[in-house]
Amino acid sequence: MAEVAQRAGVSVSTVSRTLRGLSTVSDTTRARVEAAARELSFAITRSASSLVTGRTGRVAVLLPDLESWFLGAALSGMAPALRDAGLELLVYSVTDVHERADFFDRLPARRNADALLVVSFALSPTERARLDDLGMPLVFVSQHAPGRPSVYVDDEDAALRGTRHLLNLGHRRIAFLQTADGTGFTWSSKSRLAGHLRALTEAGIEPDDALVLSVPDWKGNGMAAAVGRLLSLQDPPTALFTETDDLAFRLLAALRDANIPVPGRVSVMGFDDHVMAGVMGLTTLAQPAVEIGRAAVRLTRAVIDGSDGDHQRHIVLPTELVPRGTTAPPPAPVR
Amino acid sequence: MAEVAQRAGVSVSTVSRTLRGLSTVSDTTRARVEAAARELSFAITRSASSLVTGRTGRVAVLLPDLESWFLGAALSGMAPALRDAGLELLVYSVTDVHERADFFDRLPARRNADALLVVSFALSPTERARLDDLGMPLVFVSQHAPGRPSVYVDDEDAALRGTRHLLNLGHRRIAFLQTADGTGFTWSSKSRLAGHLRALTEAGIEPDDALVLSVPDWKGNGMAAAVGRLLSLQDPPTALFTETDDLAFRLLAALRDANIPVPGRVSVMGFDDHVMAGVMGLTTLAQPAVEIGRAAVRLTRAVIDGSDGDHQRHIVLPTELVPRGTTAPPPAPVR
DNA sequence: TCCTAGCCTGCAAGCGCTGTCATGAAGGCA
DNA sequence: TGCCTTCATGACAGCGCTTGCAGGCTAGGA
Repeated sequence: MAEVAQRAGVSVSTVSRTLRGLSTVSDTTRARVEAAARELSFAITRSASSLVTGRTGRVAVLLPDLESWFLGAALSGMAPALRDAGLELLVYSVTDVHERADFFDRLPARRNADALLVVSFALSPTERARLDDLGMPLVFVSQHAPGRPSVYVDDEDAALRGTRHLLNLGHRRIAFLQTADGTGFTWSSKSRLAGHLRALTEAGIEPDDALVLSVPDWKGNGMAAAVGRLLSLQDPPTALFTETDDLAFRLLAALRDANIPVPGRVSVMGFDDHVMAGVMGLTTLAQPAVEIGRAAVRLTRAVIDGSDGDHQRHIVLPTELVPRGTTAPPPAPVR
Repeated sequence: MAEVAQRAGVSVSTVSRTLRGLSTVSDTTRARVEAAARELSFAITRSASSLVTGRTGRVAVLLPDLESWFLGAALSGMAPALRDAGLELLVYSVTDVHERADFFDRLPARRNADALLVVSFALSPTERARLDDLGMPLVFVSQHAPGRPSVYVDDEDAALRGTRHLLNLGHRRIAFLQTADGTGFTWSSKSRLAGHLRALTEAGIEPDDALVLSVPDWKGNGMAAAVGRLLSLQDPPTALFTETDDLAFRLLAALRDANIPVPGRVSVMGFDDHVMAGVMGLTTLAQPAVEIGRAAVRLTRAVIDGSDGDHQRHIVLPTELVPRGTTAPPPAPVR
């Protein structure tokens, strides 16, 4: 900055004021400083400015994973929005128990970011408490946190509409498949299941425990086993609703391998509208992942700027049923 | 830090020395300081330390995208490795032309990271030059940069082996499909095509220009058109080799929609081993995305620590042919 | 012409650390 | 016992910026 000042023939204070767009700089000076800065392709040392302002110009994102489609999409919604806000993106990916313990123990984000976006992260009460005394605004993304700014979709309502869709097609035996989530890492699928069950109840159908399945090892052979179990029931389901598209893809593969026609014999419905859902022709409930990211940044800016009155704001984004080829009326007439 | 010092009854200098693991601290003092730091869950203000050391403890990653499977996987290889190195991960996602111009114009990473990892980014000479006077170590990931530390796979060799596999199955008419890459955004597919053509030549087959296709709008209807064009050739291909798995997935969908059996009528081979390749049963060439990320971090650490003699190091990772269900001998006898 | 009010600009303190240098304590040796 | 060495610790300057304050300059009114 000293260099820029010298080149422009002004003091560093003036350079600083100019670069931050403060109005107390005359037009001619401003022009000269901007020219000098450009010629030297000066970029501010954020460390120095944050030391004095207490603002880092950086936002931290806590993620349970970096490989999932959803998180990638959410991030890609955040990135340009952050850039527009002049904020940088710091990523903390915490995938295993060890990293997790370490993160909450050391809280490395402390003082190194202006806000923490917690994305799809099922927190224990202790962890929640730790974050609270992080001394940093929190924004919860793709999860609802009572009394805290959060961005999410109404999973229960979406699942309700999904199941209704299946009911409207004439299905009466509808199974619900979820991941067996021992680690408690991802956000819970409880609301989706709740919505599903509510739709059944509304339609006067008694939920059957045998039709709610947690699938262990769903990335491996677990899905084949689950399919076998479901279809060998004395009154097998004619439709399968999965907690996520990822699960649905494996399900589709398992059904293909077992030579069970979709939607001829069973219908399949996913949840997410993963990029591949279109390719696979999967009927699903779309959640606007990119928009969730964008909205999260909007909320974050509000929280950082302390434009108060909205601490504790919530943004609920809409989901949409996307009918494609994996759902159809059941093969046998409704009983 | 002052707080910790007071609580431990020592000076800030001692706290600093302790926390950085310098040896000139007595065991008793060390224990006391560590206890105090833990109790206050003190986290260092990196801004302050970087101001004096010139090290930020942060590594920037420049990506053309955040939604692609490959980049997610590479990032998820980097994240734990960086954490182990005590480095934070700063993400610059530059997806459109405007952002791109802005990035290379302002070079926001300057002085805000200890190194820049350039991932899958086809740089213009000007951009390359800009990065060079960024005054920051560069590491090229998933792309080869002569004279610069880089991590990559041998695309040409991999494609060569892929095409050989098809040749061995008896195919003689093999098409190569690539994305129509107007923007020059992603790394070029030149080497993959080169490998493919080399394999053909090796086998004594004259490459046919009509069998090398750039597919515009491949995420939309472009693929259906391309399939139509190829299969209406007077001597249509019996195998299709795509530049990426993503392309192969769309191809598979287009073939399915056109009722063309795979591998009954045509074989399909991808490149990447995308997570979904297993689900789709796609034969492909696996590149170790996660390991690429890890290796990039290894190189980065070496470059930052200036453990010299290895500026200019290259890591070439192996690819592997993964035969699955989309490749088989051609339907008609070899002519 | 002098005074006052604005506008711009520069000066200097200090943000939270690190690293150099100085200091003090403890121990070894003659 | 006295002197020198070694080790552990503290004091302090300064990293590159921001910001409150002071001061200089210009213009307008009396």
